[in-house]
Amino acid sequence: MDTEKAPARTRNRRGEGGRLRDEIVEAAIALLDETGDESAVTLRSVARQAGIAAPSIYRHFPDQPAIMLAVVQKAFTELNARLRAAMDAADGPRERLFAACHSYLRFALDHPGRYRTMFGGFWTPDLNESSLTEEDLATLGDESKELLAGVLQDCVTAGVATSTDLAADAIALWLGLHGLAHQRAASPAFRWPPDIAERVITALAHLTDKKA
Amino acid sequence: MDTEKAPARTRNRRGEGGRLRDEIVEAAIALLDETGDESAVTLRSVARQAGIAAPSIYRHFPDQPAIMLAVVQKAFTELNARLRAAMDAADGPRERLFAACHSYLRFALDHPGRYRTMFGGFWTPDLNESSLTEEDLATLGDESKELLAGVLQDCVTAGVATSTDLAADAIALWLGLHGLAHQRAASPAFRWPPDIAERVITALAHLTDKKA
DNA sequence: TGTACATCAGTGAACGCGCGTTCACTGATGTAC
DNA sequence: TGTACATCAGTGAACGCGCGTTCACTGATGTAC
Repeated sequence: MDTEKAPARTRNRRGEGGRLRDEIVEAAIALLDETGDESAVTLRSVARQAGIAAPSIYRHFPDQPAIMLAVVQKAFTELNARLRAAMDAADGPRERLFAACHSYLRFALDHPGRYRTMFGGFWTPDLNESSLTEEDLATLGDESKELLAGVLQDCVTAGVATSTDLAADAIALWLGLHGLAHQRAASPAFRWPPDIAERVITALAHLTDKKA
Repeated sequence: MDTEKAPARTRNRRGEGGRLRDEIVEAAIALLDETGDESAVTLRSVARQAGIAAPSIYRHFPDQPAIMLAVVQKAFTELNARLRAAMDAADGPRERLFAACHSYLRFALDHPGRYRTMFGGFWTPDLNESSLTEEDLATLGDESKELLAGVLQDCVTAGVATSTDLAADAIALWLGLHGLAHQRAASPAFRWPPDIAERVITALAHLTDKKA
């Protein structure tokens, strides 16, 4: 209906133009969360959402994919912070593992649009035509995986989980979480068993029965 | 470079116009497999691929999402056929389970673009603006899940797997397969452990050690 | 303290493009008589 | 057997739209002298 979502914008003072960069990223995130569809996050729709003229974006981003990269980078930073916070708040290796896993799943539930863009593989753009480099994309999820691998390692060390190959089992655990997170984001209407997360985590982490 | 991918088309004889419908679906599948990007499958690009004029599509599909629905339906039919064939060719419940799981993963490896469109959740369009109904979409993956649940059931019955809740464990197994299939389709460059599929399947199916 | 000027944040108009869709049409093929 | 005609498969041109991007610009703000 109304094309102007943020009508009255007062422009930033000199030297503070960089603020608009953050506003642009926030606008893109808002669009992604509202629509759940990354193809709705166009340069022009972001500009509308932010209440600025489309060309203003070029002061801060070389092209449209660069906005999405910033969105995804910020999302990963937030996911990692959540994982760390959840782990820090829990006592004992087994509890830390569950806290991290549930925190991961919670993030995907809270931000399905963002989650699918981060891991969906659809936004895998155009390295030849955009400003992005392969390295920008390749290392994005590494830290999250390392955090998960760490808590699993601690469980094995403490004897509450078993593993014949820790690196491989950590990836397997992450794949299970990803499958659940992604599919729940894609089909929220499906009747998921209430304990589905417990089942996936317990099986893939090879948790022993004894309580730690 | 050249815009005409299939230059010389002889038009179908009277009463055989329905053939073009299949050609349109095939063209859409070819585009999806080539580009790996469902947003590249536009009505016009499909028409180009099929070597016809864009309006010709309207003789066979009411709108553009209807083409994608046909593509996805056909892909699910093929996946189910593969699962059944793999199960029929295997002896014993444990072997049938592995055959079905590997067949599932094989399908995703062979057709990553199709797989992501089937399960990616990105193509979740516009029920208000397109010709699709909710029912068209809701039941799409049910048969595949039932096939997997069946082989798991057989394993439990035969005593080669354990389960406290078969329906939930079947979903958990499927989620693990999906996580691996989806993520391998999205990040083929990642160095996946060679036995990653075995680890995911064995853990989530709760297979017992004894060979059946 | 006053003023000329450089800098900076952001704009408005315009471009060419591919898209989905519509419309009236063409021309080959089979059918009725 | 011949011919008029209805049917059917497919087309060409055109539409309005949102897109990414470019360009020259405006006008407020801080700075040098």
